[in-house]
Amino acid sequence: MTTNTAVRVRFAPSPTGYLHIGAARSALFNWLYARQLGGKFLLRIEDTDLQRSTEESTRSIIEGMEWLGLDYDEEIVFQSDNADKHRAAANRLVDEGKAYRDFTPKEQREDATVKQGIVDRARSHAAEGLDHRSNPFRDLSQEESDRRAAAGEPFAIRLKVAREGSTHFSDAVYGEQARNYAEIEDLVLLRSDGHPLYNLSVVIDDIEMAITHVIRGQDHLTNTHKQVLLYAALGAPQPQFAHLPLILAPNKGKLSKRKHGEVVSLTTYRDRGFVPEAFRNFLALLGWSPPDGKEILTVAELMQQFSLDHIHRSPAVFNFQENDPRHWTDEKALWMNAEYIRTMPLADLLPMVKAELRAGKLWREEYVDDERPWLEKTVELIRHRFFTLKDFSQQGRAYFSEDFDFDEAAVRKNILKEPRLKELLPALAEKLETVDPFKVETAEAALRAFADEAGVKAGLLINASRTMLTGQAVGPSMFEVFDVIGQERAVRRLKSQQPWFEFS
RNA sequence: GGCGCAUUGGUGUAGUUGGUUAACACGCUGCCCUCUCAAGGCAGAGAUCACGGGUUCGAGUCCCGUAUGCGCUACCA
Repeated sequence: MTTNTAVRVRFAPSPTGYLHIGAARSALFNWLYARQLGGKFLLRIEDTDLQRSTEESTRSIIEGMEWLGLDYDEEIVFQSDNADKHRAAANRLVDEGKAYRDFTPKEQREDATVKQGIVDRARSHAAEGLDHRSNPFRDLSQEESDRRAAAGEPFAIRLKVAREGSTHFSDAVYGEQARNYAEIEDLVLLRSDGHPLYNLSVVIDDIEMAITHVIRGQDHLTNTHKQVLLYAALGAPQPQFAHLPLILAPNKGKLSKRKHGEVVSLTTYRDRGFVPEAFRNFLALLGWSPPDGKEILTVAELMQQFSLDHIHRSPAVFNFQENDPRHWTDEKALWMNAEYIRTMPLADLLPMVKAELRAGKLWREEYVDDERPWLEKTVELIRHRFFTLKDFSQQGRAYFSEDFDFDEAAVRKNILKEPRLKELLPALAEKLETVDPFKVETAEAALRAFADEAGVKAGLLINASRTMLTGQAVGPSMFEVFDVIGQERAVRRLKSQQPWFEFS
């Protein structure tokens, strides 16, 4: 592994909502890159849009990063704190003749119609023979400009992009990029109300924070040319850029909260029982793939194997089916979560199970010491069939509480279909009551002997017992279940008449 | 409207100097295992590599065009 302490990357979300999984993926890639090279991973909150930015959102972003295990270095930078610097830089560029004051009155734009407005304006400009350099204030004399500004006339500041030439940069993912100046407008740096705009703020902050590698979403790829111009105007060296393929919805459209709801929010995965390591692993595979094809990777492996040149250029589709509870999110994500739940070290899983049981009011303090061995054995037994942490308090509820529901289909299939079970099960209970010691082997021997005496198949009693004891039709090997449920509870549940009560 | 990026089985991807039957994972089907369901093992279905041209002895891989999707084109970020 090469070590490069000079590497400084950043994650720069705008706090206008929860942490989007696309943003989380950007954060992860930046973090992996920094950690791999021994560099710094910085967090900058881009809160310059005061209307939409909220503290709550900032908190949820930080929480989300913590959940994923993405720790950042140094102090968080709040972009709004740097507004004065941004303004000063814009004014300096005016003084140096690299930017100019635009006294054109501000146009009102509605968010909903901007896209159409852009098209309309482009068309009419083309018809009138106007181009990006047609602004009448572009070549206003310095004296005239100063005079009008001093007179209090409002103005925006625009970068003065040369008529001839082109910008160039090399993107670590998308390769060599070039763009003619003719295609780049004289971008606004400072609004007429003095508010600095995105491209200016980003560049100045990245310079200030000594960012060496800008790793962000592909939606910024074309904007990068404007930023390249700003680096040059400000006399600063360009960082290395790396743009990440976008994450799309199943219909290949943009993944958005308005259209897709909570599936795009990172907190949803935490709240619905994802193991953070599993989700992080899944996220790492969205737009990147390991060189050797091995997909289940620990953080250490992720850090070691991650590299910018295995990032894809085509967008990743995040697959989920709305309105389908079993496929509410990407199947591979669900599979990976299950894989982690059944294979991760038990010691790492237990705290998560504890949190889940606590939330479901199923946690007992005895699990901390006296009953810890029982808890470990039980979790070990049931985790193999679970997809999310939620399953411990839902499907697995009967292991931790007397108050659990019977699955109707299970009752019908395993209990009601055989009338004799109404007598057989209590009789089995009495037989099991006498078993001592009550263990996997002894419970099995007793049940099989009982089946022989009664002249029924052991399977009938086994499946019926499963439903009586756990409320379900599926689960671990039944004698293991007897063992962890314990003699007393098993006997009591076998004697219960509740299934007949409820469903017949 | 302009500019840019992308396009390999249902999904995520491998295929990075063009060269045998296009590889892996998820999902799907069947079998084995078995007290159920998983897991695991085995087997299998599923891709004319978006489409049309071209270069070449030979192209998923190079070139051109078309289509589709996405992005940018704001005194949004």
